[in-house]
Amino acid sequence: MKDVKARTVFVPPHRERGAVDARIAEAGLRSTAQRSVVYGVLLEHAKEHPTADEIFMQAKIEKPEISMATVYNCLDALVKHHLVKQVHLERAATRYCPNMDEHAHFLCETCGEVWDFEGAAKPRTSGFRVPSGFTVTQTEVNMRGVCPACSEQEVVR
Amino acid sequence: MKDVKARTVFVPPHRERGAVDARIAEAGLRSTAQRSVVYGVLLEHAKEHPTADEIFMQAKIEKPEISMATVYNCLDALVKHHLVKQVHLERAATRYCPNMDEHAHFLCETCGEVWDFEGAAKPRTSGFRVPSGFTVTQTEVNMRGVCPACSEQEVVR
DNA sequence: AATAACATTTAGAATTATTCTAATTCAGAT
DNA sequence: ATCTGAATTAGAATAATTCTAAATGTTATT
Repeated sequence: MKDVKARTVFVPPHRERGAVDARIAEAGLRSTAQRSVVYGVLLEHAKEHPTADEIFMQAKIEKPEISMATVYNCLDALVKHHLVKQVHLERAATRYCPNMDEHAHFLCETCGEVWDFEGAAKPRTSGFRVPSGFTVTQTEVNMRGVCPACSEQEVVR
Repeated sequence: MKDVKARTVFVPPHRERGAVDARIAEAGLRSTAQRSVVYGVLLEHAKEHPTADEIFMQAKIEKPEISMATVYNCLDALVKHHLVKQVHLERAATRYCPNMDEHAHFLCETCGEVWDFEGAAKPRTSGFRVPSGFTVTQTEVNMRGVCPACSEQEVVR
């Protein structure tokens, strides 16, 4: 074996603690080890739009003492400070998404995978009549259908 | 007491069984007493966007033998047959909406009430880039913010 | 460096939402 | 009236989320 320093946990380069912590602090949140791990996991697994439970399992690898309640606490804090969005697509566990650029979510009804569709600026997001007196702070667009891979399989079958 | 025929359950005129049943049948669904009650309750309480549990409690008034499992079964059947939409707004129970016209949902973050915002046709709904190969069958637009009543209270305080 | 004041984390219990199961009942076709 | 598959039922099981009280960690103050 080469002379590589043994590391119990592999922390990918794009996720050095500093950067993640900085973002947390910038958002006006006290940065703790747990928040850092939770946010780090989420950034790394953004594509998967993981659930609290999935984040918990991943976080545990890096920080075995972490508890589920803390994962929920951290996620709630991150959401409140606009670092993370909750995504409610199904009658199932809430998913989390650290991509704060405006985008829609697409759920493949066949395989259950979730995708981000990049998109237009907020004002155009909807042609919906917002009655006067209402203040809209957040708009969420969710689509469902079939992804390319699943479409193919259906044709083949 | 006047000579009004006693009726254990008051069924509002706009909800005569026939009409509800007809709609269920039209959708290609076998119409049963339970489905009729569940759909009827939902039509009557459309504004509230009730949860399965709320529908259950209401349905029980008209049909005490109905069970929670049946409410879920009926709702799932109604959803599958495009008579009802599921609305996932929060990390909480799914809500149901029998308004199948295109519209957005608005959740007041202060009082928790849900509103329908009537809106534009589907193609304009989003300026989101749907990559080729994806088939979109349903688009859902959810907004959050503060409703007029709650805005006022905040100002007053 | 000790302390006070406060926020965060923890384990596990509690609660809530949803699904499953197996037995029974019902609707529609024959 | 009978058959057949679908729908309904009660209740148990599972899954998701929240709560609780104790322990720990952080920050500001001395």
